[in-house]
Amino acid sequence: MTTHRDFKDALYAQFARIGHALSSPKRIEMLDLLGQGEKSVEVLGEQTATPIKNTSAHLRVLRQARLVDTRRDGTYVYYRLADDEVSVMLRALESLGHLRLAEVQQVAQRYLDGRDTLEPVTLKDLRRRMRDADVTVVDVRPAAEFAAGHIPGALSLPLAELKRRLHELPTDRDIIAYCRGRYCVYSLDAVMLLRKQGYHARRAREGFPDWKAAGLRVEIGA
Amino acid sequence: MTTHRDFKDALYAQFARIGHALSSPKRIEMLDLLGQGEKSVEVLGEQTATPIKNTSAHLRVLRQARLVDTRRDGTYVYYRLADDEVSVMLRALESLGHLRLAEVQQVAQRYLDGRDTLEPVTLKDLRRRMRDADVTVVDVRPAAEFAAGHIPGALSLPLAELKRRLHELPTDRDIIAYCRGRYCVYSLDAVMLLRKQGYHARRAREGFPDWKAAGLRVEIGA
DNA sequence: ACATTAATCTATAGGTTAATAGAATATTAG
DNA sequence: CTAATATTCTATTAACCTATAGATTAATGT
Repeated sequence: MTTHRDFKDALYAQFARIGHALSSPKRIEMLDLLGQGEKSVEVLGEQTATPIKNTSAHLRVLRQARLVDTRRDGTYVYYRLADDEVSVMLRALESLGHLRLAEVQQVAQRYLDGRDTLEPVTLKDLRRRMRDADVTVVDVRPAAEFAAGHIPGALSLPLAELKRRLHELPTDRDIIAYCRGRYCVYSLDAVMLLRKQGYHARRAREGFPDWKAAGLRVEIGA
Repeated sequence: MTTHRDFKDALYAQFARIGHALSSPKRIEMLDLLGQGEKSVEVLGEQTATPIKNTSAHLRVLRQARLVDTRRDGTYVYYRLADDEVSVMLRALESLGHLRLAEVQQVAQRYLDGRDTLEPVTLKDLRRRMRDADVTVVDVRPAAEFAAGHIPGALSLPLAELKRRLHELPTDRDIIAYCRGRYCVYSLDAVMLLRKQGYHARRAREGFPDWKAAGLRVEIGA
């Protein structure tokens, strides 16, 4: 039955290609960012604090594992996730990490929590409150990410512009801010700022990719 | 904002530990096998055609990533998945591989298909037909794996014993055989044997871990 | 206590990968 | 056609990982 063994070896070697692509911190971070929408090599390098050359090398590995696709526009090359399933898989990976690795919880707690008494709202609660129309939902990610896809009905108010656009928000309604995901701090910063200004603000525990991966409706464009 | 960077680096480094554990073919295969129930190092080594020492080394990596736990009984050490989420995550990985890597489909087709005109049945169909009680479901995995968990109502008929226990099967009802999963060949061999003997047999496309990961009820014991 | 079996730990050679510098390519603007 | 920009390709070194051998530990039976 050596041919049977060969088959298994060949099969698992393929799956391991994906595992290998996920064995570098920077590559996982890049995939997470691409979950917010396509980005150029330059932008990915900036957002992950990685030199362009290294960024390109990491992206090559991701391309070889078929986790990302590219599109060229002028001198820029834009990368995107090859399939929504990649996002689903990433979510499974990170939720497993959160569940099993005490270190993840320590790291996250040391940095996120403490401030995390900001009463995080689950996606389920968020949906219910949106149906009841008793809440204003704010997307605090950069405008480009909002344009690439956002929760229907959300208001785009990037963290960088929040301070000078406060007047666009109601003072008599609850505000819920969301951003990139569970480990993204934009919404934390936003809620702290809003509360200081007297608004009733809370944050969504999950982010846009979680919403999308849950199969919920998504709105595209500015 | 260097502390913000540190946080992200620390966080993604943790997730990458899991990615690293999944970067070796043998380790993925071992996790797949553990999805069928706990196994000793020796058995894992045999079933993956790996020397004990290497098996032990791979298992150490899996333990460090907290994907498996151990239990000692006498001189044997039994490994098991640390959580059902590990199985969910594996399934996401393999389904992504099946979807994105043309090589996986080639490998699987060359080996599985051709015989795969055996009209595979989806889990959904399987459930419906079980509800309608118009089918006999056969678990063709080794008895130990059946004992560790199986589809409720299934009959344990390990491939190795199938030939001499044929009389336990009805000739007037459809028979559906299942095994370890999508890439497991036990059910293929079983169905081919059964058809040669004149039975109405088909195979389940997915296996027991898929059933369990779908949150369906599981029966334990012989 | 001693031998046996299962598994782990330690150390190492050989192969692989990551980071990074330098050269090359592709596209656009002038 | 040339220059400029974004990115990729090629090559190199250092770090790392895998497979594996030898010594060691843990539990059991005599």
